[in-house]
Amino acid sequence: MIENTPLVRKLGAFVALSAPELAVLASLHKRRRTFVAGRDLVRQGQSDQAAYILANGWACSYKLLEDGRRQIVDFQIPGDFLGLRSILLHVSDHSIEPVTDIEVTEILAADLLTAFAQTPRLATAVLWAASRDEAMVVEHLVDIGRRDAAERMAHFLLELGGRLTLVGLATKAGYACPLTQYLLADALGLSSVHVNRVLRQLREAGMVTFREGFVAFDDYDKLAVFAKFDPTYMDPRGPLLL
Amino acid sequence: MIENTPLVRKLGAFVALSAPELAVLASLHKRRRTFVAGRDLVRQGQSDQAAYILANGWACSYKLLEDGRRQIVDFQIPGDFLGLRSILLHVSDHSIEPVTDIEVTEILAADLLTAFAQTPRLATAVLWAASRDEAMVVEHLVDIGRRDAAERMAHFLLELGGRLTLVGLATKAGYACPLTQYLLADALGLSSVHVNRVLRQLREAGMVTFREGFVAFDDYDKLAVFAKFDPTYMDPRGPLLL
DNA sequence: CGCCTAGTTGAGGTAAGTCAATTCACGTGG
DNA sequence: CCACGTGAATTGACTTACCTCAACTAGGCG
Repeated sequence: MIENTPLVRKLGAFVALSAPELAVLASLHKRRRTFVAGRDLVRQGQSDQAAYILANGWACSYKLLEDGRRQIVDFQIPGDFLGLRSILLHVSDHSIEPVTDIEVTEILAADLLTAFAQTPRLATAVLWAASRDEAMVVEHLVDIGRRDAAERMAHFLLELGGRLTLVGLATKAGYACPLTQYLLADALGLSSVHVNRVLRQLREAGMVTFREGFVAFDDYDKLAVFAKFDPTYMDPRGPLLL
Repeated sequence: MIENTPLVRKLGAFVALSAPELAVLASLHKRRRTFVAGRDLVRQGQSDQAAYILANGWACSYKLLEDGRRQIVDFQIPGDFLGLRSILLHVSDHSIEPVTDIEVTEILAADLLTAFAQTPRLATAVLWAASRDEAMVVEHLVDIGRRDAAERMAHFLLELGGRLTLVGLATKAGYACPLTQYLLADALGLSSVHVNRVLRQLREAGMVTFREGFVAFDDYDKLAVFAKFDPTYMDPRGPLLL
């Protein structure tokens, strides 16, 4: 019996994978490795032969400007790829840092490319997963470009909740969230001071409380209306390829 | 002889495509269609069976918020895919509008998916192209999140120049650019008034002049330093798959 | 105990937004 | 041929959302 990892569940939502395909996918999982919080696994500019699948914990991908400003592009939760783009583009255009201690399984570039050649449907499935990730980044772009700080925070917390719900780590009541206000600031393009003020504002409005590593939705619907949250872009609509 | 379209050139930079693979790629190009400037080809929320390859002209992909605010995610130039993500995700999470009158070739979802099954290396090549597009979006995210208006504008004009250079439509002297200040504003997360001021500032600093549909780099190097422009993320490094 | 990191709050500054008026190029119809 | 409307660019005056600097609190840990 093939194990039901978060990745298999994720890809299975798009392509109904056959037993041999699942076997190829399983054979990709090489070494299991662990990394400690805060020490980068992938460094901007590095040419890198491995990608990872996150099994446990949280990570974030970010880019640095020369003067030290930083923009967090996305957070990764269990089941997500780490550094897939680095493989395909030869050189990493971003860094990846574990937010908590994490467990990953390593995937070698060469193995992935041969797997694609053998099982084209797997390549299609991964293309789909990459598109989904891109949709997240795009929504994040809209957040930063066109929403004010409070809407942005609200929308972000809801989106994260939605993603975690898909892997069974959140409910409409809330979720455990290891992010600091500094990380939120770098993700949302705000200062950490302002993040603090905005969180207070949302808390005092009775919509959401983020405290001590836990996000509690005090009034989910009110928050969703306030943030103009439309989850269609995250919804899988069932397999496209049978 | 297989024609040397912008798309073939682009994919060839990553995967050395064989004659039969090129033939499959050519067979994807169905009807040639034209669209007039300003009328959306893809609408947010639409479920859509076709994607396009842009042969001529400029387009942009964007998302709307309910209250009318808009964020332009990316501009597309000849050789780029339009709506690839819409196919893979079943439903379009964004709209696409031609900036100028455009010519495209249509690609049907079903054809694309069978092509992937027959020629896995083509799937890999498209995955690579999608990753490159994602890298653009990511850089755009950094722009908006962590650069001030002037840096942002400078960086954007340089990046666009780089992309156009790859398809032979720009030099270090400048390029023809059909974008209005309103479009720039929606892309950069600024007001059109501020776009105007920033353009003036860059012009008066002797770095770049954008006037009457033409971007002229008055001092390319000075501009690149000012914008902290690092083109590595756009550079193809030669084929990964031989 | 003292240090460090995360969070909290206040005061004052600044980048960018809004509103509004003006110009200019262009097209269109009386 | 000119009157008119429309869309893009330009500029000024004023407002505001968010930033920076700074001080302070509270928990974790050697």
